Amino acid sequence: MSDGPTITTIAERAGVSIASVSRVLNGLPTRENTVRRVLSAAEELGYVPNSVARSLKSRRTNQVAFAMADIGNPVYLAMVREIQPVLKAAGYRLVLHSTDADVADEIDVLRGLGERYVDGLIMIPLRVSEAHLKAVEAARAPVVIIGSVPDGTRVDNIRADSRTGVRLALDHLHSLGRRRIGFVNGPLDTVPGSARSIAYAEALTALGLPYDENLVEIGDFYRAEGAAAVSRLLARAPDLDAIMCANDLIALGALEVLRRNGRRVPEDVAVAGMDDIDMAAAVWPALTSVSLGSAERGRAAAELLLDRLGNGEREPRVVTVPPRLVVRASTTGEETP
Amino acid sequence: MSDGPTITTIAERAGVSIASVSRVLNGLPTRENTVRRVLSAAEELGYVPNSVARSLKSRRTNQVAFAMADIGNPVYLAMVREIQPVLKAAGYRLVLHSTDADVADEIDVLRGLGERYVDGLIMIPLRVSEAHLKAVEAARAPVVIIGSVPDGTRVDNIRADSRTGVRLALDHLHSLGRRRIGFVNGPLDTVPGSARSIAYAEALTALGLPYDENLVEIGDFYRAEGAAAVSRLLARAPDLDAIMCANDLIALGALEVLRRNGRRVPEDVAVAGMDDIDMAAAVWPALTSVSLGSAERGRAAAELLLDRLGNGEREPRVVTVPPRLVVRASTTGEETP
DNA sequence: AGGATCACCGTAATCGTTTACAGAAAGGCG
DNA sequence: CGCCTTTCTGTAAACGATTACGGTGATCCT
Repeated sequence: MSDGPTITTIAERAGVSIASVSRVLNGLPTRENTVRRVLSAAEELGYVPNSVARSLKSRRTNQVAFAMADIGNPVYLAMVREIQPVLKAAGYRLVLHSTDADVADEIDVLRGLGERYVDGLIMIPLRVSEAHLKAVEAARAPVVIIGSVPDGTRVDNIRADSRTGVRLALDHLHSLGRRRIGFVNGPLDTVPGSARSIAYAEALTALGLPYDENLVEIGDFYRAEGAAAVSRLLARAPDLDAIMCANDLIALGALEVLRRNGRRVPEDVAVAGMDDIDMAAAVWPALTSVSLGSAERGRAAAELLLDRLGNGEREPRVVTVPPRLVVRASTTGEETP
Repeated sequence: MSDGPTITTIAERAGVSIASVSRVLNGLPTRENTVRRVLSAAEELGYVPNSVARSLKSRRTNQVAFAMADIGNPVYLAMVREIQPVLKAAGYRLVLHSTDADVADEIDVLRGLGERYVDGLIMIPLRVSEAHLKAVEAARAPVVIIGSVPDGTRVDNIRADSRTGVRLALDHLHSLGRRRIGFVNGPLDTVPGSARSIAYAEALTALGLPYDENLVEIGDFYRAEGAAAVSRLLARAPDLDAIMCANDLIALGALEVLRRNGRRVPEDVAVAGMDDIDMAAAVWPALTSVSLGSAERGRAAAELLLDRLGNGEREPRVVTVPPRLVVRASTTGEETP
């Protein structure tokens, strides 16, 4: 595993200067003879250009970072799956950061942009603090934030519309005749938690249903915590006929708890989730879910970042991806092929 | 967004040489007074060291690449989730490569090590060709391969033991009284496909059961393809009383097909899978599955790579992670809490 | 006092590339 | 033949850090 050849090695073997080597390798106009000599020397030596040296000179790393709380979350995963090919096609590598939703960690990532190991960053903060906004605006490289930030923040922003999303789901449940619709949410100090909490109350009002706090339970955005919250909810409001879950992991927990309690889904209790993760279609009964366009948001984020990387000084843009209700057996009982 | 400060900027402001700045920032012994001046200049300027320049000189990037076919596959995902924190704790960033199981793409990644943008690589080739082995041995940076490579290949290697794994599952099914045990596999030219095919035949022999080719069907390692294969299998061998699936995605497809066909699981047909993905515990009936230790393999790979990064010239090592049968309702019918 | 020792610091080389600039070779023209 | 273009090539200076080496004072010893 000797040290690999450099343009100097090639220059010596080909009997030309390193400048000529560089020119040939970059396709700049050069005399035919020189081109041949350089190319064959490079070939024989198995030359591969050193990307670190190139980056130092060019000030571009061809790397982009993606920072989310936990790659295990299917929503973030769906985003990575979209982001990766878009970046790859544009010649960028993807550097992954898992922050565990830790604010200090997220700020670290933002400050780390100063190290210039990436050309840009796509980030999904679960909570958005003042510190975040400061760090984002001071960032030394382009940033795209997925998840709403306050209007006026000078950063490219991809938003889901969970307000409309919750509304779609509740309309659907209401149209099926459900009137006692419970709501299981994640922490209220998170971006999605607060948005969906407000949306639930609004949607009830729009439907002319009363807000009953016995119908609301808060856990966390995971299956186990969701299941526990659903258990508590069932105990407090045994007469409910539907459960709106703030995400699909919670909804999966709900299915399990309802089954153990002998409640049939959807005959006794209809269940709806949000995010439309892959698993939603794979369980039985298949889960009715509001797609917030995870894949589209990922792709949009990647494209927005690429656009800015090619065009540094444009105004920040906000892209909102519309939600879409995907109806399956957990509300209608009907098999979806 | 002006160009950030460099040690030169700091040196000017502090009225010292760049060498002194570097020494102070690296904690080398320096006069108290100089230290103060440099640190306060750095502080005022918001200095962040340029990792590219540092890498050029130090010949270390503090990055490690992970290459797999598709991050959407829960098995690879489980590995990433283990690998990431181990690397992070050691100060390495993770660069993700999705190769779509394309051989040319995988070879590209291996050759790309010559660009020196990472210090090492963890790779899971789905098929292992001669070209792979050549490229691995010629690689310009340490490589760890997850998935068996031929004995004697000079590379760190993490193996699952799917032979024993299949054996565990078939023993279990046999002990439950099942005698007509179908097998749904993925492509035979893949590493896991061929290993599991051989293992199935061996296990039958060991149990004294005949090998009936009507009980074997080949599809692919995904849910939809698995479901299709299970349909074909049911048509050809309607009398089967158990199905061994070469991975859990296929098994999930099997559950769906069996349900649509009105076969009860496990009363009519028991189902077992492999990999023990998260989802296996989340569906109903929960899936009995052979854990091949995805998480352990990921962690072992990361640790092996770190070890080699600290200690370049040791002999290649082979680590085999033992399988473990996780029994759930899809074979026993019993609720697992 | 003069030399040796020591702590600290600055100059310059280095990592591997790209690229501005100037020099050299070659061709065209008067 | 001399001069001007044109085309190609080599020298050297970046990029931003680390670090070997030698120089400068100060301190210590005889």
